[in-house]
Amino acid sequence: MSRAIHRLLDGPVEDIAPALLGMRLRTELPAGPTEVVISEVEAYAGERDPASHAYRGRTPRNVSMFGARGTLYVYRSYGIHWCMNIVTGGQNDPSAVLLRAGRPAVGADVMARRRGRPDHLADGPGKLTQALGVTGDADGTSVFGGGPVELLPGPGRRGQIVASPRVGISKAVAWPWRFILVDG
DNA sequence: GGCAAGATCCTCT
DNA sequence: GAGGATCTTGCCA
Repeated sequence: MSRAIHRLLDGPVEDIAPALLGMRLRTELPAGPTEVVISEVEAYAGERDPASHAYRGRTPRNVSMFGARGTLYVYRSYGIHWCMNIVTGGQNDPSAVLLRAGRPAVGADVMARRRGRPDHLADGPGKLTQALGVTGDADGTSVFGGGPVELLPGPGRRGQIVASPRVGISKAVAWPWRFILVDG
């Protein structure tokens, strides 16, 4: 099972990103288990992508992007929020997929408590990490088990995948590497 | 050592 | 629809 997921993360990041749509992301923390179905992602192609944090090579912050396939790269955004990526490249290829949004599947009450509101639980990068209880502590851990965040097969992908330009960046803005799962 | 910008979210007008 | 919160990184002096 996890072997199939491992194989799924093999290939060009712009192919892997849409394949992650519909998969589940699970955390099990003292507050209780929480799980979302991934509904929006963006691909970042490491050193060949001007918008990637790894474009200028390895730094103390992005060292996780240079880790093994399936490593989490969690960074602080705007000094307030946490954003979560899954590394797809492996050694010497810091490509990663930014997880932008998900649909709550398990533990919506826990998410609501963490978010401090009952709605808009995980419909943005910062909200997704907050709802799942993911912080910088998860940076560098693996999503293949053993870490605080686990990537699991989805309930089967329903709906349609729509590609559009990425959000919130100022370079290579025209690359249509944002993938959204639209319910059918 | 200082400064500007950033893969965002929330509140107020 | 616009602006503030809040802090880390990376670049330049």
